[in-house]
Amino acid sequence: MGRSPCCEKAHTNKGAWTKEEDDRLISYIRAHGEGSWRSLPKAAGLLRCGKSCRLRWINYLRPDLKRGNFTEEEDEVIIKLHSLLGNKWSLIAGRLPGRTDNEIKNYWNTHIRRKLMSRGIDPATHRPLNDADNPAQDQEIQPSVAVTNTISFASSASAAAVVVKQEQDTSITSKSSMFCGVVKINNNNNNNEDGKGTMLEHCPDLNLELTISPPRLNESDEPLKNMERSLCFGLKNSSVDGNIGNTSSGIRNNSTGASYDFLGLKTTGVWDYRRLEMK
DNA sequence: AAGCGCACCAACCGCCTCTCG
DNA sequence: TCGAGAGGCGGTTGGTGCGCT
Repeated sequence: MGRSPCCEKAHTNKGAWTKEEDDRLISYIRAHGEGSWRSLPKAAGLLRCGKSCRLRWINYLRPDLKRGNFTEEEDEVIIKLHSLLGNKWSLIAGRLPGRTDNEIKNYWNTHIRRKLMSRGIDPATHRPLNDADNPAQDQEIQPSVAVTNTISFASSASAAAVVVKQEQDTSITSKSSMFCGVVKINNNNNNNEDGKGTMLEHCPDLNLELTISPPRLNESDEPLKNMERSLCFGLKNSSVDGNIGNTSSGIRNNSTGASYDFLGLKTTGVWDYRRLEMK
């Protein structure tokens, strides 16, 4: 037995929304608020699927939507976040007030992919396009044991400073505008003789299990301590709190009153990224 | 002016996760 | 603990507009 349809398809309109349908939906939500999407069409007198109503509202009718072209700054934020989160469009949208996941997804596929390609960067991996020719290099920054990468974000006005730490006493630090560039690997167990670690022109591979969690300092991390004290896992935007807090990514709301930046973005409060895992 | 191809984006579809009884 | 219903997400599709020939 298959899944029951979300609505009675035989009596629902499909395709583009008319002005009258938009007006009905807007006035109903103004009067009754969002939610109960399945029962909304009937209550609002719309011959639409509840999902369709929700999508129309979220992606087009919501009053707080920002229409118009994406700015350079928004572009860079999307690229940064995509390099960290992958195709988690709703999470990315949560960092861009007034933008929807659908809009960002479309924008990514039509503009940013091409933009990255023109820069010689693979939009899927955020690595140089010719990197695929040399998979052996990937091995260098992949630990040979299964570990959980812990990623911390440092506040920065100019660029995201990202620290990737791994269990097994291996740490990787990366500081670049796109989480891509010079990566320094300090392996306490297997350092170079000069103790400077291995410098690679690479992006760390985040395709494995990804965890974002509070920084955990080792004694060997002394140079990082000052910076990490100011680290934040802050994500707060009053317009998206509920959205993010309800995602399935394990992000929990934090009621602290401090104000932090996330990836160099000004925010007005805090989201606790204690755990954010991608499998 | 007509035809064609391409880019853009709104909307749909199916699956997954969460919530609640 | 389990199952059903509802909400949410990401991938994909299809309509439309625009530029080029």
